[in-house]
Amino acid sequence: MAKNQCISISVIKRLPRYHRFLGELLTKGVKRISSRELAQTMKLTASQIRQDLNCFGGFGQQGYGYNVELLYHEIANILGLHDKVKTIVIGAGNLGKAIVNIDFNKLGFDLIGIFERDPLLQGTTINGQVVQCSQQIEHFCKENQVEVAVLCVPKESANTLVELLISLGIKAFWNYSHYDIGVYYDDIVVENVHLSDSLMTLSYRVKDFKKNNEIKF
Amino acid sequence: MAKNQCISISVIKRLPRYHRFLGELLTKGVKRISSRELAQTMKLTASQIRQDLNCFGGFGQQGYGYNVELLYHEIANILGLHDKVKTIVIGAGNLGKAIVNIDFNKLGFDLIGIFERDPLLQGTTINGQVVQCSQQIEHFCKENQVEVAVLCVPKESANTLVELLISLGIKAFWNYSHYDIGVYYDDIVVENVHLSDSLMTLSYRVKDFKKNNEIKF
DNA sequence: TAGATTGTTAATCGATTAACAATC
DNA sequence: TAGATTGTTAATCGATTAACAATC
Repeated sequence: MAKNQCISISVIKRLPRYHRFLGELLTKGVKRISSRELAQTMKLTASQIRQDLNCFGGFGQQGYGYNVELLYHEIANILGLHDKVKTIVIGAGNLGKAIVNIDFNKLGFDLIGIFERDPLLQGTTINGQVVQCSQQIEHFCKENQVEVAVLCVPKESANTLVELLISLGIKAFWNYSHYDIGVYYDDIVVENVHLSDSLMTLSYRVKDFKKNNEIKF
Repeated sequence: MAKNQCISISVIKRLPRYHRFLGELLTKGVKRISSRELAQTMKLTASQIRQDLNCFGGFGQQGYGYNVELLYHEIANILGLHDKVKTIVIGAGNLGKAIVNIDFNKLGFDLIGIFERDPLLQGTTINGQVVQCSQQIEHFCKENQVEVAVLCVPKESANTLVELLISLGIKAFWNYSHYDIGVYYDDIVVENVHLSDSLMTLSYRVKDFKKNNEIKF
């Protein structure tokens, strides 16, 4: 019964969190769970869980609920965690280093190269990978059919770098830079992580929270 | 004409991006901009921009548009970037290091302490701050009226750490750990940054994109 | 004054929640 | 069979877009 027209970005963005909670339940040895119970655990509504899951198929069973292990694997499949795409990281500064330590393989990617402009960092090893010179990017991509680039570079470098990467056929970016790729290019996939945007949002929320609590007390 | 009932989280989350684009325009020397022009630049609709801004007040002028400098500062004020709240970072691993290098001060925070469990990292200096022993957290918070904690620790430590921090009166978290604070505590502010969730979302989108393009060609 | 563009109300669209019949 | 819980349709809610009168 897998339908296809209802998969909005809001639904997709909730899948990793389902995956995480189901993984925990699995570890705890929980065999089955109802949408009601899962909703309580995750602070969602049972309705939303059933709606979300039914975008992809009927994974549950009436009167019983959902099999935790089965659902966990189904979601991993939907997210494509078993299909690895070749990925490079550009920028080996503090952030780049932190990112290279993420377990890309578990998340559906095959990290095959790290590049950095600064000669001092070139040749060092991060998580088993040797940091290469940025000038090697073009050659490396032509040799290796790279599909995804992770951008951990300052905004000023991002501009020309993205132009190069796109010309080399890269169509997907995990973007930590403040360069707004999506504004300049169409028909590519960009997942932005703007840490300072997140921190500014927190700034608003903290101060709003303080204001409201002052009034209350 | 500042209203107050319409400020949804969707609107708040767009403010940092407005701030960023307006900052760029300001640097370029642009004095005024209409919602139509700004919408083109940011790939939004003019309607949305006007709606968003009018949640906070009438910053524009009919027939003219918006004064870039004024709007930039208004948004900074709304986000509370000038009102610094005392903040500590916990965890000085790769990610912690990267995060401590963010300019907290520019984003509305006053970073006053870094803590780490691993003795090897204690005493080292990151961005001018000496890394302290985690056992100092309690004493430090009692002395310094800390309001925000940034969690760059593994999931296993987060549990008891959050319990301690909440007992010390901390009510806001910038959470990089996979511990889901919001599920266990009410009346606190949590801004989550789950890098692996973001990467899984990218996994879905990349593979979905590839699938759609295969069909097309 | 005429032209431009805002602020704001109304219309549309999408996402979440509620309800319930289907079914295990 | 009776009870539980899903899958799915319908109702509600919220967010985005369109339209336009107000006004600089």
